[in-house]
Amino acid sequence: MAVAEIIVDVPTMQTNRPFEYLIPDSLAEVVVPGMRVEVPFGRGKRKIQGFVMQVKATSDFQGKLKPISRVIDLKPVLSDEMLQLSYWLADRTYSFQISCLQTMLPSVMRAKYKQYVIPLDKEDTEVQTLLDGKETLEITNQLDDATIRLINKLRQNNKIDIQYVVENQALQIKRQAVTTSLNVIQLHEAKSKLRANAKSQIKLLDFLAHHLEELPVELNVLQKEFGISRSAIKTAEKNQLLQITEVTKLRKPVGIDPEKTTKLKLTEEQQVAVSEIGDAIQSETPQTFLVEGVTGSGKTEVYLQTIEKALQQNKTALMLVPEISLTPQMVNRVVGRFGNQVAVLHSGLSSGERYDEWTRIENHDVKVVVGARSAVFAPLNKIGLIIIDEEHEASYKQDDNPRYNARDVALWRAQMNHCPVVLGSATPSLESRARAEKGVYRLIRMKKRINNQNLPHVQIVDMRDAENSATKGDFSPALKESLQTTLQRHEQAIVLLNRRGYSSFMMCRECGFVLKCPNCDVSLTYHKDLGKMKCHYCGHEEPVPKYCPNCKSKKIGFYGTGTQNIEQQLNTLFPEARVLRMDVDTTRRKGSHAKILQKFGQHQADILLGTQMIAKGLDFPDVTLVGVINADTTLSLADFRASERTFQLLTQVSGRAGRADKTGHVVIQTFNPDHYAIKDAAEQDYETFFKQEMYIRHQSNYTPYYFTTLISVANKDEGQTLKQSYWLKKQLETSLSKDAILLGPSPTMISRKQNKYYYQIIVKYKHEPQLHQKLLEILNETQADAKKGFTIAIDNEPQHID
DNA sequence: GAGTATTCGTGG
DNA sequence: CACGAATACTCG
Repeated sequence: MAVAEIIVDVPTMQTNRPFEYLIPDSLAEVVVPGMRVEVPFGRGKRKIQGFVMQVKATSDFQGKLKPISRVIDLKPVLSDEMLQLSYWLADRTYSFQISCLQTMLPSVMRAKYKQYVIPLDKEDTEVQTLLDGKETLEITNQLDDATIRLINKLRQNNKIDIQYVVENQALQIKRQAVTTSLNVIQLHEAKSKLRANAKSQIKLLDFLAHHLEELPVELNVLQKEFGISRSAIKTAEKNQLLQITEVTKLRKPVGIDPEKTTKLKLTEEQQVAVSEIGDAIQSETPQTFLVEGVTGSGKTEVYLQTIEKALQQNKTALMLVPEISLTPQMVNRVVGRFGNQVAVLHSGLSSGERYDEWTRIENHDVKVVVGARSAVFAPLNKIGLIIIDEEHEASYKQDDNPRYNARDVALWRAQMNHCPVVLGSATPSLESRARAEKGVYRLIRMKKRINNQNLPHVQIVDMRDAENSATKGDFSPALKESLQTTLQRHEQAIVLLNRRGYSSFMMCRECGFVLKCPNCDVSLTYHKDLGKMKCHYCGHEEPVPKYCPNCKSKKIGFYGTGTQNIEQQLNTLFPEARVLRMDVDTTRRKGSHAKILQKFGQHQADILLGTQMIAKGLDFPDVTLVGVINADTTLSLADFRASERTFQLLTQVSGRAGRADKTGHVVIQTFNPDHYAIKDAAEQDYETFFKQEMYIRHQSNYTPYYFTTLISVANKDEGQTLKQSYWLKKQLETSLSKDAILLGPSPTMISRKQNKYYYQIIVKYKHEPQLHQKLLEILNETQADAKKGFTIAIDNEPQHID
């Protein structure tokens, strides 16, 4: 009998390797790599899910092999490419292979495990009380201790048995759908009986009458696409105008097709980009292009036309965008061009919808996939082109296991598919731009804005000035005045509050001095629990100063303002202006993000106030003013990417002003008006910024000159955490060369999370062939302590250090 | 992660 | 020493 190598669904270090199973004759030829199967695991009768990695004729295993119980899929759900990718991914991110395999698939394809009590001795009184007249009892973790003990006892006495069930959630996707037993005439009749003000009921009946052929229609489609509320449906159900049923069969959802868009005429720069990338698609060269195009240079049109080239070659295309810019604006442009050949994967989808889209891709029903980070695992075949828009975005990196960077995965897949990758950004990450400098990536620059639009006029307001620091509140006279004129002209304004790094740092309102670590050149953060200022890179700490060490002023204090506060100030300053606030609080509900933007786009408000999320990929023609309340907060973050992030944010948000025929105006309030990140952003001068920042990174031994690995240790007991951290450091020291730089252990910014203490060690290195192996060893050794509440996390090339 | 084998700790 | 509880071990 043939043998299968299987990765089992048990995420531990000890089981992080293939286990061999016999393929029973009944499943010969059926079991192939990439398939999910159910296998017995352990001494008991436990059954779990596993992935077939390989099939071979014989086994070297000395013991007795168990047979595969059954197959879960009829055809593989992971291609050879994906299986190979999982090895690379697990290795690179130091995560379990099973976790990697699972992240490549929609979440509903994860197995769900259930246990049931099966009575053996139905006469036993204890068994009878346990089951309470029922055939079986599901064992959940909600059962109380006494019941669990009883179950264990009865099992030992052979009075009951436990049945293990592996459920495949994917096949069980049931959705509520609406159908009606009425015909068109009856519907009209019902409609005429309604009161005239029962608007939603009328709308609902109209919908039913017009879509009788397509019924049943899923409830969520009705809600999302047609804005019919759940309560309206419930009311109609009560009045027997419609019925709610469950559907398993997936119907192509009745959607609103966006307007068809056609190819735009390209500028000379765009033309060059399209043809160069097109050549690479044609010649199947896995070349990476870095398209550095200023805001408004028309990158999107370049993406669309290169995708078209890939499709012409009978290939597929994958396009990644940051989650936040998966706005209807962007999606409609792609869907408008390529219609139903496009699958869109975004966080707004329910797990079932996500699975549907995945199935469409898997079945080759679509040729283009647009989506956020995880879409990089889309099961596309014959990829001809991969695009990563806003490639500098930190959100391409997943911040829990597996900590992968979609950009790296994309490059890997490109190699495998012999296709080019296009990294697009107005403000490329330092790493990417440096690689372009070295010739690893091909640099394509697009310097001109379409229609030769003017760059916005940028005004930097020095908040240290007497005039500005004397005013109460956060608005300088200059910003107030600009807002006033904008409102008078009935134009719109965006006010950005840079609230990243809300945790307090100290700054002098007199001279702009920020309290920094003497060793690390990052700002010190206030640790409430210690009542001290601390550097979370090296652990240096000092007392909270009473005077500014620079100018002896008493005006030194903690810095950080909230959006609500700013909103109040705006309301007081401009009582007649309509203000829309967009932050984590107002966008918690699904879809509210898009709603706010839509409202603003329809000019139902005058001022859009928000945090970073308003800076991305939006195009509002009536916006002529962008005000940045506090440009410094990201700058003072204790993170080596602080300047880069500040520059990116300011450049992006400035690009939002005056995109149409009107010239924009940007006001940036700052305590560091001379900082290069702010000055260069004002000039929209990426290249100058790049040179300066590279110099700084070189001086301080950071990316892209050094690789970085972040190791964090967590434990409920702080002393133990420290002990473990120092042990870890010692371990690392033994296997690192003199050139490597070890920092820490130091507490993380929030040193205690959920009653666990976090410490971290940073390794900066250029070439450490032993490091990888050593880290794997450390993981292996420490895994045993995981049950005691110890956790070690390794982050390869972290996006932020906190 | 979970079942089972093993050791540990406590009361007799 | 007996027993239940905590801990260690292993899974094909």
